[in-house]
Amino acid sequence: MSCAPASKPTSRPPASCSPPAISPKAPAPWCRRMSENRPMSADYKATVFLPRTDFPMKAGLPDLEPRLLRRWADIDLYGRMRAAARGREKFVLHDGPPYANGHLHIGHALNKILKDVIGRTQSMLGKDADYVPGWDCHGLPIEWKIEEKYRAEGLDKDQVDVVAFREECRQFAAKWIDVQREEFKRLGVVGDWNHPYTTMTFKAEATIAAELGKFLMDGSLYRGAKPVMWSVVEKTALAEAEVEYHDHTSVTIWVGFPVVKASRPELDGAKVVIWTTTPWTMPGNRAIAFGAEFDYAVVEVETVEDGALAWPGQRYVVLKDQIEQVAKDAKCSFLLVATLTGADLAGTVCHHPLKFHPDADGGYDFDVPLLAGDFVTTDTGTGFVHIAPGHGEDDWQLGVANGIAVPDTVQPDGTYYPHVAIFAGQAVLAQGKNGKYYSPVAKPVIEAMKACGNLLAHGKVEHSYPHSWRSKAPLIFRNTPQWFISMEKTGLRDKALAAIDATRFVPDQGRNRIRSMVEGRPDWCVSRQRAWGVPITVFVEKKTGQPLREQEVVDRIVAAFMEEGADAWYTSPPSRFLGNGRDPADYEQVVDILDVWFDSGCTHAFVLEGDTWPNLRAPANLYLEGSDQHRGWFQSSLLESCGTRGRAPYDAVLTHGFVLDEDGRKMSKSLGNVVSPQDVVSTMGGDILRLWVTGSDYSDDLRIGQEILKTQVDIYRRLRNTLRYLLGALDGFTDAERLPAGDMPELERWVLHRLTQLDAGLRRACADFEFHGWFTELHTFCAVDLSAFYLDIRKDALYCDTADSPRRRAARTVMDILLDTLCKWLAPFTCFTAEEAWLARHPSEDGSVHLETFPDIPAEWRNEALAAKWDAVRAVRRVVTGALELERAAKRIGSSLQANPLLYVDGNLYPAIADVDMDEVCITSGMLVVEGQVPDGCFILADVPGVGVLPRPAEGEKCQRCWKVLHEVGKFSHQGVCGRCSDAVDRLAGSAE
RNA sequence: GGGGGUGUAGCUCAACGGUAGAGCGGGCCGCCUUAUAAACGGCAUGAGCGCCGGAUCAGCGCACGAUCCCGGUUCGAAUCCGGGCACCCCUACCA
Repeated sequence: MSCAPASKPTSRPPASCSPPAISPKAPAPWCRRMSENRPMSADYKATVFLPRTDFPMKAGLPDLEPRLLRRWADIDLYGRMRAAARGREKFVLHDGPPYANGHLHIGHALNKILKDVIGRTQSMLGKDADYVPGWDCHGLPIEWKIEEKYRAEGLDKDQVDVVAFREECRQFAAKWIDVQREEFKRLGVVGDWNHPYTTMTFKAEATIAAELGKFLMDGSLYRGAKPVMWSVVEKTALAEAEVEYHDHTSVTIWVGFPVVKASRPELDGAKVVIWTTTPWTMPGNRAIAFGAEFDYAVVEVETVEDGALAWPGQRYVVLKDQIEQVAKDAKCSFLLVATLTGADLAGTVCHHPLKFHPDADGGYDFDVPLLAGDFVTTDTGTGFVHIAPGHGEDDWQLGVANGIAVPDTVQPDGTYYPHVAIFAGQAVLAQGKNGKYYSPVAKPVIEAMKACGNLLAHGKVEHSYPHSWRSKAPLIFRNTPQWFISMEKTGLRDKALAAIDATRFVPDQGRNRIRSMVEGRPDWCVSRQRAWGVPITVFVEKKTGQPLREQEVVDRIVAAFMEEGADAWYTSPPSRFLGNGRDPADYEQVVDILDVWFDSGCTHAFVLEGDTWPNLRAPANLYLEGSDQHRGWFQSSLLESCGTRGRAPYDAVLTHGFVLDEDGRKMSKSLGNVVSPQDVVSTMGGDILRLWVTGSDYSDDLRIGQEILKTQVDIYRRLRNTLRYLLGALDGFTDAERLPAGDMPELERWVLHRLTQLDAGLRRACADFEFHGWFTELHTFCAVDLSAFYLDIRKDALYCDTADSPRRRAARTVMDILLDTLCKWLAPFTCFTAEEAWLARHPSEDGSVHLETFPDIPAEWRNEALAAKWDAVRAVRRVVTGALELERAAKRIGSSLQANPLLYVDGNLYPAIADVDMDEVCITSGMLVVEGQVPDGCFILADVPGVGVLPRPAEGEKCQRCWKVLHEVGKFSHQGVCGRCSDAVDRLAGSAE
């Protein structure tokens, strides 16, 4: 067994006999805190290098951030960032445009902060990553706002000039762009805010028209007829995104369709029973669908109850499993006559149940065939679905597949066309006195069916039903002429699928998601019967009904739009576009506008291409939006670009989840769980919100609430105080003090090694666009490695060593590297605080950390062997601190400097600590390290075998300067201090002269 | 209804077929004002069920435990498979 004192001998002899040089700034007497047994001791506080900085502990972000934003504007930081990036490799993150309507919500904040973080990390990796924000301006929500205003003034929109109306919409969008711009900037998002793109600039409108022209010219744009979700209140077709589902009470009817041609003898004289919740669609009925796999039954009415509409002896065909339910609904009992499968029904033909109505006048004199439909289900109804091809997607497809013409029955205002027998002019939907919508024609239909003897029953049902997201009125499916882009004519679907395969998706599940949507989607309906948008710039030749496909015409339209905006479509005579050779009377000018998804799908064309923003280029490296945009912008952009350019407009697509409350529920006003970014920013600060984004796994849904934000504030405080301490420690640091890494103690080299690990992690995180794991690591580094370990240990050298001590110089060199590195690493994330700290270190008129790039961490700092050794040192340290804790609990010691323990380390771990100052590492006044077995009675930790600590109090006097308790104290020229401190005081006095 | 996703300590996240971990928070202690306190350090907690207590701590018992629940594959499952439940996104709107 060998004994080795771990403390370095203090060999410096007493220096001089001169009295201690005490700084004139010696504290006032009330600060005196000397122990009573050393009444004559001096106060050495002024000779200690305490941290000094103006960087405040309390951030005051709500005040600080606007100040920094003003500074950045004053020094044109954005312009200088662009200048600094000139010539570098480009990284283009193309902004998905938010809708310019209303204040930002937390989802906007997440999206834009994430974009900003990625843009900034790419910049700091040394790329040219310009960010041009954009806005989506056209569309129904704004149009509706203006209409609302008109209604409030008692005006009808139709009385207002369309160009004037569009101008109001434009002003409205412009107003909200200004509001949102300021809100985004407040979040610290950096970009070309003075030159954002919008979908309503003349150039954008012209480009959109030009892009549409490409689909026109290649034949994929066509006019078709299709039932679409239609609002009779707004008199327009609605996009999928504009539809909401709410409960709605509908009248239901059971109707028997008399069989006129039976595929099987059992069906002769029977009626096929359908059930529907939309009686108003009965005039549009043209077929009946059944499930080929299901079992059906022919039943005969045996008895009837009061109020039943059937009569004994009548035969009906229904789904076998629903016999009892239908009997109950029809208030009668059935006898089973025959059973047959769905397939047996093929070929059966019925006539319309209203064919023999006295007022029918031949209007319902047509065959109603039974057709197999795979959408038929057995859980509700009768197993038969009435098919009105003009009133449903399934209906339409089945009709088209079987060559059935799609009838037009309902006019745009929701009334039947004059040609509709019995019901002409009646409304299918109206608002009752109680404000609820109902179908006024339900009753007449019931009466008509009754009159024909074909009504079996009627009732009411409450069910989820589509409603207009704005007017909240129920919607109908209505057959309308619409413009479509074919998914097949030019192979658009295949091109899009190939492009999906060629795109990187982060996370990868996004690929399947968009793929399955593109695989199954119908042709793209791009028309809207509205006013605020880019018109469908097409002329239809009256003679042929075909759109005019003429490039010169397209070019003239585009040129006009470029000069005057899309209003030119409304203000110019058609001859201006048609040219001299054509008679405008021969053409119909289309007045529909484009779906706003087509607008935003074209942003790549007018933002990334061309020279308006020379820092951008197509295709974009990245599109980044919420996961709902698989259906929206990711797809509209993909289809537009594949149709016109044969490839996706992006190389990679990143999606993030949705923001939920702390319990994982959707935010809603009614639940009162809405967190607004404006509130967070004004009470806690933008950096807190940015920290929340950075620390969250945004590939999935993420949560926010008071507790989560409080956690972010705590994390922020740790980062801030680490920066603050480093700033204080570096007070007066100059390059002359710097020491090369090779000359540093192991502890410093270990810190540098940790930086190489974190650096590698950061670069990985940037490449993967995934920061939360790395950020946790960085925070742990600050809290555990720096604050609790490295900085704590180095306080002694920092405060008490002489200014030229290599140990102190090494520490300050590393702290400078740490501060520099932390500021730069934090810059993309907590952009305000990083700047604040940077400026505290490098005061300057126009400097900024955001003009920097990530530091180059020298590869030679990496030292795995050293790291392994220091892992062992820290394990031993834990045993010591654990032992001291018991002493503290027993009131034998307070601070660890009051201890001078005996440390036993066996042969396994001893080599790791043999040449380490364990008293320095453990912050004790001394330590005796013994290599060998741990004797009984020592403090041990189960997970650090072979290490034992025998705590002992430090003996001697407490050095008044460094607080170590040492025997040598008092034996030097200065009173009450150790040799090192006495020397340091001398040096200080010398340099002060 | 269909498609996709998620579910691990109070919070944020690890581990992703082989000992369930970190940081933060909360708790206790120290810091003799040397990160001057909205600071700093240390320690111990924290992922079943039940019993006994007015309650808390401690204690005891069951289990032989712990990754939303149930089941399966496996020597071994948080991890793979199946079935539920909950929540989120997309979609449909069911006649």
